[in-house]
Amino acid sequence: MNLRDIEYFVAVAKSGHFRIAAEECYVSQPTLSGQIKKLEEELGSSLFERNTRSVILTAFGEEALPIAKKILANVQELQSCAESLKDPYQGILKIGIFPTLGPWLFPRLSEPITEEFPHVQVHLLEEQSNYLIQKLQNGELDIAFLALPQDIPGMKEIPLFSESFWAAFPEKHSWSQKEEIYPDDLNGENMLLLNDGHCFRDQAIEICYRYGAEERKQFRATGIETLRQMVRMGSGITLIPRMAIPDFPEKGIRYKEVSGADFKRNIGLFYRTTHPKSLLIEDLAKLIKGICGIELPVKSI
Amino acid sequence: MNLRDIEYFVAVAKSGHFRIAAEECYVSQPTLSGQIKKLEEELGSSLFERNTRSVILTAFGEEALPIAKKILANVQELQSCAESLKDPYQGILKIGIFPTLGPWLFPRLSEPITEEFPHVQVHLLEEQSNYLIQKLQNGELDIAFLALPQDIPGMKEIPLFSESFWAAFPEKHSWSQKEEIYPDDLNGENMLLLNDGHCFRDQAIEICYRYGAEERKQFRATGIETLRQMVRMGSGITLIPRMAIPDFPEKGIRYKEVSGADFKRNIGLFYRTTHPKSLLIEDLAKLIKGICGIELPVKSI
DNA sequence: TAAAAATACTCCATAGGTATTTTAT
DNA sequence: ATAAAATACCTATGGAGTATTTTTA
Repeated sequence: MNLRDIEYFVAVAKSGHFRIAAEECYVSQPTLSGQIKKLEEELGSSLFERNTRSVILTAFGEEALPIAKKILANVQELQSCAESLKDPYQGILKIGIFPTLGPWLFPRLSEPITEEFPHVQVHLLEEQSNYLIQKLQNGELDIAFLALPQDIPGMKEIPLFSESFWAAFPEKHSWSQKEEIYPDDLNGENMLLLNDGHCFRDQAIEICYRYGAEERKQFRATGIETLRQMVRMGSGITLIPRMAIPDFPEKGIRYKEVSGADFKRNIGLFYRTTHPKSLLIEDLAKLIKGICGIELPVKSI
Repeated sequence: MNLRDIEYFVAVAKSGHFRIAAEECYVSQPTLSGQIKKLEEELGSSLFERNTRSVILTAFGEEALPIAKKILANVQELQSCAESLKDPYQGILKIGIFPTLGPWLFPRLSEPITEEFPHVQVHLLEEQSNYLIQKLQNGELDIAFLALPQDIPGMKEIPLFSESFWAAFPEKHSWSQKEEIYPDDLNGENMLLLNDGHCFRDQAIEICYRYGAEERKQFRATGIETLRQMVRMGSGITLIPRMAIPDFPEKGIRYKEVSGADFKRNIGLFYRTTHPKSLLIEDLAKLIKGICGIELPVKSI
């Protein structure tokens, strides 16, 4: 069966004339007659009673007509749906981000994004990176922020920006007295770290290993805020991503850049190479780079 | 767009594999790939994101899938509807009959019809012949009982039976004394007749004209029962179709066949030559002939 | 006789096939 | 290297055309 045949059927039913219906369908009368006949044979029942004077619907035709119209309406719906989704700068964009970045990055992005792409609705998901990758691969997410490097087959990677890690320590800690902190000062320190699964934990461990610091084993924090509270209560020192550091003095805790160190994470945007909205995503990446490209120039807070 | 393409789309969406979907659709993988591509181009949006590892629906594909399924379900409905209506000995049969025959003919037919054609539902319409013809022509009726002769283009005619007209007169009328009534006895009589529009009126008028009877102008009856009551009340004499005469004596009124007369009407069944259930209708006509073919042999009541 | 649908036939677009290439993991 | 989809190219079905016939009011 063919959709065009169904159009022919509806046209004949509407006009009650093969010739007129043929004109309306922009085909010749024999073509239309032939297709109607084929359709009737295919269905096994005739749709019309016809002679040279009149064309009237059979009982079956009468029942078939509303169904046929429904089919055509659904096809119409499909087409207009396609039409409205054609524009890549429009529709829902499902963005994933990991929990040690999301709460500080997103507040800075939401305004500019809605301004630049007013017809895009952002749906945000905050989960640990491995889940983000999964959902990116199976299509539950359109794009995800991930810490570099990543080697995910089928994904396009757009490096966005670097973010340094600062030392965070209690006000009472001896480091408060120091003019400068150097990487080697980490040697022998006990560092508070996050739970497993956080990419930030892995990055911090890498630094500990490099400079001879130990993980403080009694507790692992579930997130940056917990970490921060633990430091404030004097449980130890840690590293904090630059964005998570407030731009005003905080009671009980001090933050300081580590002089000469290259403590940082690189953040990139990932999307499936096959994604139909790559245009939008690339533009979005440019926007984000413009906002987060230059790091804040302060040395300590 | 093509219904088969939509089937392909749904199949790929279901299995998430072009090759497997192709197998399920009994076509080759390149054919299916080509048709999907064509469909996507036609709609202007891609339905799938695909690479060699995975096939996932785009946002548009996600929206299109339920619509596509709806279309296929409707096509299914159309086909099963055709299937169930294929049998001509099944379904609704709209039968028209005129009011001076229906009330006496139908009670005799309904039982045998439902017995012989248990899957046929009879919808009955009782109207004057000209309306019946109209509705027969425009398809509102499947068949109609009409008095012969009729020349209706496009209609098949099946003669069914003849029905005689008997004289009906008040008990007090002089005819009650007569052994026999002859056609010439009508000469000079005033006859009660039906309203315009009844075919039975035309037949009665024809007989009046032939034998010198006059129409009694003061009243015209709206139906056989009115006519009967008028006769009973002594308003005059009339003719009554044989079937409308009760098989028991009635107070105040007498019925008598007119000896040697050929007062009768011929009843036939009509249907459009193009009607798809001609098989059923012809069988139905045979059944009716079997029931009404032989006239009742009584001479007077 | 005239108007409408049906038939006969011809042509070409395209759905479908096979063989092969490309792509991405 | 392998598995999957895409491409290239050929074939054949069938949709569409024109000319003509049939039908029936």
